This record gives sequence, structure tokens and C-alpha cells, in this order.
Amino acid sequence: MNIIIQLKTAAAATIESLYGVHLSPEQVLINQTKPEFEGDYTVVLFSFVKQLRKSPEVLGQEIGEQMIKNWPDLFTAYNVIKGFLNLSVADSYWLNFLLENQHSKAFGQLPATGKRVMVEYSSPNTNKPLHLGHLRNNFLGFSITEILKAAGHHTFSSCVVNDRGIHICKSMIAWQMFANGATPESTGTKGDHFVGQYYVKFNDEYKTQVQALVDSGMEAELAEKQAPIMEATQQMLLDWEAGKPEVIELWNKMNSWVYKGFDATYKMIGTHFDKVYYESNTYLLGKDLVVEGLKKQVFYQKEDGSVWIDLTRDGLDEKLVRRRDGTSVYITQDIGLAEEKQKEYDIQESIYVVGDEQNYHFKVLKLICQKLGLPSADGIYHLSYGMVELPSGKMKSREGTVVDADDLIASMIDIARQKTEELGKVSDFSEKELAELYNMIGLGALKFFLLRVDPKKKMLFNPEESIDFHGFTGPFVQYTHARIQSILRKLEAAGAAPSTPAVAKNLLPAEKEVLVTLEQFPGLIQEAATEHDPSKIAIYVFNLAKLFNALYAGHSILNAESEEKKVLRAHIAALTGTSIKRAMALLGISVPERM
RNA sequence: GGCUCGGUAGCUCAGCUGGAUAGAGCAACUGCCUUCUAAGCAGUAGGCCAUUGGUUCGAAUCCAAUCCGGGUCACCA
Repeated sequence: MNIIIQLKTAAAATIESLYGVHLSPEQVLINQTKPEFEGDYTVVLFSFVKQLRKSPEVLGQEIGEQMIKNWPDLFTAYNVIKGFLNLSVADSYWLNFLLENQHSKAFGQLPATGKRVMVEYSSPNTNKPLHLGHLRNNFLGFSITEILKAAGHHTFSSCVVNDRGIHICKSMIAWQMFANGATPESTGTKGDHFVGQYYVKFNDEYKTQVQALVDSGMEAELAEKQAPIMEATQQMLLDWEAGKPEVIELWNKMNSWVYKGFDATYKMIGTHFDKVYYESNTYLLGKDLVVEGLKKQVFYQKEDGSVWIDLTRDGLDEKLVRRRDGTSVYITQDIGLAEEKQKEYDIQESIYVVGDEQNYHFKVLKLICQKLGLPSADGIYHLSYGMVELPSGKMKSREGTVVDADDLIASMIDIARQKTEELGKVSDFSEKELAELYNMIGLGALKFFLLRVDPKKKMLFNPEESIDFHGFTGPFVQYTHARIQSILRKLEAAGAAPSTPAVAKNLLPAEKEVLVTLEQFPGLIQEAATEHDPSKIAIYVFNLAKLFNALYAGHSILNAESEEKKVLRAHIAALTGTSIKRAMALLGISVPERM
């Protein structure tokens, strides 16, 4: 049981015994004591003043005194300033905590809950390569899956590949027109980039054709529909749906190029999925649910035959779920897929990592699923995230202002290489070790950069300034880990590995601060999981590393003032090391032994 | 226009289930490598928490209005 819960329970019990007023522990507000005051944790008393009819100062004195009397092993001192009761927690508590957890490789792992959760993320289109926005999506999805796992849930990651539709046909048409049979192999181009080039070519040609038609006197709107390349694309979509063999063959071929490219990128960033859904297989799902919804009178039919749901009572609009011609719309397949996931994986929670431009869509999706009575409907959660913007504004693929994922990753790794070479600390590394290190640092910087901000906020990426390697960054945390490992290696070489049970009492402030923070780790994982927010982990691990660095700078470990202190600090270093490693793993970031 | 999300240091962001003098990082300026990795540490400076009103012992945090910015409201996906 962590100290905050113990504090709440103790404070509530004390208040009950002193004043006969029953409080639940949750009603007690505990803050970490500000550094300028004496104490570790603070009970905020203002909220009890009215009920207990005593001044905050008196309350603080009485409660503080009583808590120390009742739990002498836990609380050693108190002071009251205004309405704040500052309590000092006994050193023995922190030392016990340290001894109990020092060897736990899985420190922070919470007990199994039995809850089954699916996280869907990435969900790329197969007509162009991944860009910076996809990276934020992938990193968030991977991270939240790891966090939920650490919180004790049984997780499944999934990806819905948008492999059909008009956008893929655009690349296909352009390839037919311009490629002369070129392939990724013949041009030495990564498959997804290769196909993306034809998507761009399509748009160029389309623009030209529309302009030509407009110049010849056609209305712009009509020109956009009648441009020959667009008509050919529409025809190709119909041919695809009809299963025309040569279209299907081309579609398969081009998608396979794209997948090969995606796989390389996914491998590079360490993403993997337990289940991949292809939209070409799932786009017909949900049709039977429309029929069922009509029967249940959740949906209604208009005279023209189209099927709708009226959500005006829920403050939303009317929403189409089946077209007049009987074909389904986007949301229909999502309803179907939601049911499919539930059936296949028996999940209680279903998380969708999707950009915030689809907030409305997911609100509607959840409502419809609830009205249809799908078992997992209440467990639908849209992990909405803001766009990554450039100083010039939103990224637009048509205007060529997107930051390509592969390019960015490569440049991050290259910067990692440059900086590492400048510092010259790992000149004895083999080529292979160096390559691994550069990947670790470059990707660590990138992932940390994208995960450290609240997912729901839009964020800015400035390519000119690049991503920093100092301060609140991945490399900073990685560096702290490497330093810790260096110390531990030296201790081991000196035959003083941190296994001796006797540790020094009388913690110094710098030592205690690290311990207090370490003790919060499991609670923090819980918080990040319930709030679906990896940035909490990033902020935490940065803070932990910073506190450790302060301890490191102020107090020697190898040459500590006494053997006890040496052992104590070695233990703290070791547990900090495993915590950093664990926390960074929750962000999908590896940490090096040396850097 | 309706709904919705945001506006905190020069820049990028924490803090938002109300609590002490609003915190980090970057950039700027001072110091610190003959002792464990300076990708580090210590410090200085930098704020009308968009504006106005309300709720109360107390508001960056809650409520309302206003201003500014994003998203969305397709028989598109």
C-alpha cells in the first residue's frame, strides 16, 4: 500500500477518533510538501474547518500530534502552516520500500485485473507513406498499450489498414499512365514511397486537366468531375468492387509494395500488431446490424429507402447509416467492426487512437453502439490526439508540406550519430553497437518529443530547430540510465554490488527525494492508464532522472562518506535505473548501458 | 451559425477532481570537469495564467459572457 493511501487512511481515522466525524480516506486531500517547507506530504485541512468547527491551526496541531502518537513508525514529525499539516514520513518507511523493491525487475507492474482491452492505432492508407502525424499516432498507440499492460490489463493491439477506395485507385491509375512498368525494385525506391509518388502524380495531372477544362469554359465544379483522369479513377473503383481481375491484380501488386515499405518503417519504430484488419475484408460488416437496428426501431427508413438514426435528443444530428442505394457508409463498417472485435476478443474496453478531427464521429459511433445494445459499447474510448503542426501551419500532403516519417527518423538517427561522435565517449564500440546506439538515441528523442505532451493537445514541430537532446528529452533520460549503469558496473567490479542488506539511516534530502519519487511510480502507472495519457509517464521519468542527477552531482556513490551510504546510494541508483528502464519501455523507448 | 477543444515566461509545454510565493525545458546571463560519463549540476533573469464578471475562507483550476485560434456539423473516408 503506497504512502499516500496510508496517509489518507490515517488522517481519516484520526479525525474520526478525535472528533467523532466519519470521513472516507478519499475525502482527505494529500499534497506532496513544497520543498521550502519541512515535511514529505501535506494534509490540506481547509475543507474540514467548517464541519469540525475549529481553526485550521488548531486542527493541524491536534491531528498532527495524534497521528504521530498513533503511527510512530510511520510519521516522525509535523508542523502546521496556515491550513497545511506537513508530515515527515519515517526514513525507515523509505528504506523498507527500497529493500522490498530493489530486485524487482518488474517494479511498477500492477496486479492482473482480468480486463481485456483492444487498442486500435496506426490505421494507414495504402496510397502514401507514413508522415509525422502517423508517428504521433503510432507512438501513442504503442505506449498506451504498454501502459495498460503494466496496469494489469490483458491488451490486444490492432490496426485497420485502409486498403481500398478512391484514394488507392488514384495511385493505381497514375501508375498505369506514367510508370511504364516501373517497380520499387527497378527504381530502388521504398514501396510506400514509390506508390506515394504516383498519388502525387495523379494530383498533378488532375489539376492540369481540370485547369484545361476550366480554360475551355467549363464550370470548375463540373470540370472536377469530368476530368478524364478522375472519370477513369471512378471507373476503376467500380471495377474493383466488381472484382475485375486485372484491377484486382494491380491493386494487390501495389498494396504489396506499400506493405513492404510499411513493414520496414514499423520494424524501425518497434511497432507491431496482434491483429491487422484490412478494410477490403471488413467494409461490408455492419450491414446486418442496420437490419437489426431497423427491427429494434433504433434506426428508421426514409421514403427514398435510406436508413438513419435520430440523435437530436442526444444533442447531435441525424446520421445516415445506409445509403439510398443500399450501400453502407463509413460509420456502418465501424459499427460492424466494433462488434467483430468484441466477438473475436471478448474485450471490455475498445480504444481507438485517432486524430481529433474525428471526435464527432466517435461520439456518434459510441452512441449508436449503445443504442444497438452491443456488449462492449460502453467500453468504446476514443483516444483523441491533436494534429502535429508546422510553423507554417497544418501539414498538407497535397501541398507537399508533410514531414515524411522515414526521412525524419533517418535524420534523427543521423543527429544522434553526430552528437555521439562529437562527445567521443564510445569510441570502443563496434559498428553494430554504434548503429544500435544511434537508433536508440535518435528514436528515443523523437518518441519522447511526441509523447511528452498531452495527447489531446495539438503540438508544434519546427524542422528548423530540430529536436533537442538536452533538458526535457529522451536522450537526457537515457543518459541518466547510462550513468547509473556505469556506476553499477564499477561497484560490481569492486565486489560491492548492491546486495548488502544494511543500509544507512538518516536520509539526506537529495536521497529521500529520489525515494519519494520512486515510490510514486506504481500509482503513476495507474493514473496514466486510467487517463489514457502517456505524457504523464514522460513527465514522471524526466523528473525522476533530474532528481537522480542532482543526487549524483552532490554526493558520490563509489566514494561515499561511509560504507552504509555507499550501499544505500547503490540501491537507490539500481532501483532508479530499473524504474527509468521500465518507464521508458512504457513509452516504447529503449535505454543504453553506455552512451 | 450549432456543437466541441484550446489560449499559462520570448519559444515549446506542465500544473486544471479548487489550496501555500504559478513550475519545467529551450533560448539569454553567472558559476562548476586532477574524484562515479558536463547529452550533466548549481544559480540569475523572465508572468495582469486571453478579457470581464460570478461562486468562496481561497480561483490558472469551477460557472457565465466576450475576444482570439483549431476541429467538426457530407448519401466523403
